Amino acid sequence: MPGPRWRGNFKDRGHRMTGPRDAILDVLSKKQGHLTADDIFFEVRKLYSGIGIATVYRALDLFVRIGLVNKFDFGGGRSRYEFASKEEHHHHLVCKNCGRVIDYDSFLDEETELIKKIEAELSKKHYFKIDSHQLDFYGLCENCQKEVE
Amino acid sequence: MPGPRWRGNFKDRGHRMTGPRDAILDVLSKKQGHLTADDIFFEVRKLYSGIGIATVYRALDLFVRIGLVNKFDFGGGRSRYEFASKEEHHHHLVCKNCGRVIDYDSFLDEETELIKKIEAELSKKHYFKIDSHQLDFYGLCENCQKEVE
DNA sequence: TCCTTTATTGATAATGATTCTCATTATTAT
DNA sequence: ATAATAATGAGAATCATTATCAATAAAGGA
Repeated sequence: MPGPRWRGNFKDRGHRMTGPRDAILDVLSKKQGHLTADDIFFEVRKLYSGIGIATVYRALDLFVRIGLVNKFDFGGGRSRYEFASKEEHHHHLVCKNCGRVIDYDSFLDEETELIKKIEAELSKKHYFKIDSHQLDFYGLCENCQKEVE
Repeated sequence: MPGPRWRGNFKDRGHRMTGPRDAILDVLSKKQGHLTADDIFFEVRKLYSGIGIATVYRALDLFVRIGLVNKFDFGGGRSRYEFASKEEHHHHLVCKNCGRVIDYDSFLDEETELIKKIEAELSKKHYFKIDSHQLDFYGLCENCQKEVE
């Protein structure tokens, strides 16, 4: 008896809403941050104890495909997932040492303008159909500045 | 007898310039693009046939640490390496289907201005020491637009 | 409600990229 | 040359992710 919340999105496309999927969406919609598949697996077990890790990966893959979830790769060898809420568009500040990720949404107006220009030029020049972009900053967070040297 | 080209950078820091490392730098400086460790391994074998893949990874890691090489993660589960030449600062246009990566350097002046502003704000707000950024666009390249649906 | 169809699941094996271990080799400073 | 030790190659080990497959459970219709 999965919750009714997400059902609509699925049935349209021939997908089934199931307990495991509902639990994963629950975790994603409640937990903040950029969760790894393992983070999600760990949390989801509390809601749906028998779930397998493969199911988590499969569900995440599906959610990303239909746009319910965004997938990121900040280095470090594992992907991170974020619920694609209607909230503000945002980007990331990533610590190269500990992997911490902070969201930011400063200067979005100016960014949008520039992005549009670049996007228009690149689309035309390289015949790309661009659907997203990332403006991320890398460096050392407060703690890691002390640790490293 | 490794070439003299890169020696300086190493000795200063207590590292040794060796045949394998020189060969890897040779490949990186000549081959264009965003090579995977395996791409590099494949090429380097032509110059230094006995080299092992572990050496490639170790050398790349070192080069990244001392700033000779840049490491990127565009998703797809493997890192990509690029010689950090003195050339123009640039960013990437990535095909989400086939993984192709195209460099671009349009609107860099305007970008630089915006980047500086955001960087200043973020550094102060989150006590980060920012040292780099990425403005990458994702979408479908010409070929993949036809293939996918 | 009970069937039928077929998408989904969990367990586990398999894969692919990267890292680690360790005995051997090669560089560097002396 | 030689000693001290960084670097190497081979292969094992690890980690994240994907594939396989028989068993299970949704969805729609009778």
